[in-house]
Amino acid sequence: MTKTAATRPRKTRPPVAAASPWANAPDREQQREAKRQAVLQAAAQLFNERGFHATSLDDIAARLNVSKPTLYYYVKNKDEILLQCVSQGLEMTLEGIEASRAAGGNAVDQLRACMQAYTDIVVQPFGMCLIRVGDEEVPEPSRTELRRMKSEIDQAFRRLVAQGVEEGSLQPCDPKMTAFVIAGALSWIGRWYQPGGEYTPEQIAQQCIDTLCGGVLRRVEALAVAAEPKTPRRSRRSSSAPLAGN
Amino acid sequence: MTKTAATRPRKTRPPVAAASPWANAPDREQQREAKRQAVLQAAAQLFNERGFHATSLDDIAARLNVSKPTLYYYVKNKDEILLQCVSQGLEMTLEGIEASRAAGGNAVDQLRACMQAYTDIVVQPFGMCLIRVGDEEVPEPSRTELRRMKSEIDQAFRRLVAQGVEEGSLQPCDPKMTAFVIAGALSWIGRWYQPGGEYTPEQIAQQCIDTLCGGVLRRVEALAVAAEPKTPRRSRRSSSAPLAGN
DNA sequence: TAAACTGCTTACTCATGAGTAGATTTTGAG
DNA sequence: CTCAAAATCTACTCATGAGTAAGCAGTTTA
Repeated sequence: MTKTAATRPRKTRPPVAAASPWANAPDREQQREAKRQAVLQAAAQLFNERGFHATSLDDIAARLNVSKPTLYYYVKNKDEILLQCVSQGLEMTLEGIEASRAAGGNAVDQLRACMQAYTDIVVQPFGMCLIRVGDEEVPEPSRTELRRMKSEIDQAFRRLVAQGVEEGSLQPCDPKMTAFVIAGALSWIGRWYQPGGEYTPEQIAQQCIDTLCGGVLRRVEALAVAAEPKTPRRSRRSSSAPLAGN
Repeated sequence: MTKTAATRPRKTRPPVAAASPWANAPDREQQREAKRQAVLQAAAQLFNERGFHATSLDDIAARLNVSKPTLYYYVKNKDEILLQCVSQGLEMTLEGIEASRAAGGNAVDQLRACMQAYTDIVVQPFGMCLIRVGDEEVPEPSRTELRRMKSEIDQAFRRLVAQGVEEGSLQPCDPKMTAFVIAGALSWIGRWYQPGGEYTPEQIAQQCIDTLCGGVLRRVEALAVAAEPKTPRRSRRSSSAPLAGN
């Protein structure tokens, strides 16, 4: 107390020069990141439940059993939270698409894989956020960046569709519109899906993808007649009692 | 001034008993209603542009060149505005469906008509509002009612799909999921459609409906071979130059 | 053990935006 | 021309919610 410690220059962080041998913060950083993720996760869920503007930081803090200022210890502000949530959804999607592409196969295979990946994502918090939150909500510095990423996904879908058409495995079409139809139908899942109710994500993906691929109109079976050689009318599932209640 | 007019009882609206011969307010009421509609219309547009919570009543008032309190002369509060916008979108849809049904034809014809009607609606302000605004935003008294109406539309689609399957004109499927796919793809239009850009609503409807009906996968032509007897690959529209720029 | 930092809290500030009170202008009827 | 109702305005109130200030407890490190 008496010695005012004015001997050393004393800056805010003088010791351990960058990248010191004795790992200064071993998993400290890791813990911090985990908490940060928890904040984003909780936020995403609340945004999905109530919408971005209808969710207050106090709501988010309450769900995590901390106080509002604590959030500011992990994120810059509310807008950044939203941006991060959407970005993560976007990144997951991009990765999914990349993986689908990497898995190889013809354009249809890749497209199917993409649809599957996309479906998986829109039923998760960040993915749901991605499709529920309109770009308008994001203020301008980030909005453009977001739009860019979204467009990238869109382009990927279009390219795949175009390839499929080229390849002859897809119906001739305007790839842009077809990509919109696909993205729309799948994105919409994120609007009605409720975890733990009626359908599992797998069932949803399966059926939606099949419907999109095959179309709703009945055709005189000309393709895929390998299975079920005789199906006069109403197939395996009775149409009056689907997979679940309601 | 001098005569204080205290002879008659004088209530807030004493003269012209209900439905008087000399039409008291001939188009007065009509004008009022027109203004009220203008308020809702402007609000819907702003909600679509910025989202409900991000739109202030001052914004709406400004767009109409009036002051905020004026709005309260026509509507009860902000929530009522939203409710009315969405309700009108809902009502238009219900009417469209009713008309499609009334037009007759088999289930597929009716379903197509419904899809067409729905597409028309989601590119208009109230319809866009309907699909952009989540139910969560609407506070509880009205939310349930809204959900009821939405469910009604959903049921109509499902019923039509089920009929089509019954009829044999639609692919065997779970009508619920198929209805979701259709509604999703078409609703999504309201998220990306920009009036006066790239595609006209007619083109959009046409292509989306065709894609949904026929599916994206190519099939060895077994149906609808009437037109274009010979189309070895890439059809009429070059896939690399769709209908519009971008 | 003391300095310094991490993580978190309570207790604010301050802007925005919904909704209201009450005056004021406009319009139509007599 | 007068008066009342219709329509609109100016000038508030008041709640909510984003973001901040300042400080306190636990922990690390020298």
